[in-house]
Amino acid sequence: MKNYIKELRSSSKLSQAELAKICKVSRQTINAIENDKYDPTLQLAFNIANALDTTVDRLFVNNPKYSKT
Amino acid sequence: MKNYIKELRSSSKLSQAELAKICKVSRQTINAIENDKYDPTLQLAFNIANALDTTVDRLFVNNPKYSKT
DNA sequence: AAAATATGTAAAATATTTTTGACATTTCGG
DNA sequence: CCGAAATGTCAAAAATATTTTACATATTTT
Repeated sequence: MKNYIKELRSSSKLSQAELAKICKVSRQTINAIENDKYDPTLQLAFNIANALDTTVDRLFVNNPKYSKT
Repeated sequence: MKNYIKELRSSSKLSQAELAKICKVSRQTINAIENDKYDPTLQLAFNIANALDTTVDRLFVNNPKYSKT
């Protein structure tokens, strides 16, 4: 699932490490999610959205076509 | 995390089994999520929201226990 | 150019979600 | 009331996500 974490994080002038700290996860978790290695848990998705002053629906773009099979 | 799946599902006149089928998960998964046994994956959250014609942010209410500064 | 900061990546261990199968209870229409 | 549909629950296993540790490259700052 595509997301705009990198873009919004850059706008907020936060490093991956800083965002990770706010969200209470490892820097590598933020990095992996930004690079679409896997999706975050729903809770973490909300935490990241809050940290970046946006919503889950704006931050993550789900293509319903590619729903889980 | 609290959610309004049960309420919206009832409004839509869908059974847990029907919603599960639309979302391509087991009936027990829908039941467990409705009863707050665990949170769904982000992808499933989007699928359920789509099926109930709403958004993830409206369907799930996050307690901003961990929020920005 | 060197130092400091930031980002990318990966494997193994850990944690969480989902499935499967089963059975009990509740709800609802006929 | 009876039977069917719907819901609740449980345990074990499978599937998926996160953390940790470690190191590499890249970018920025001085």
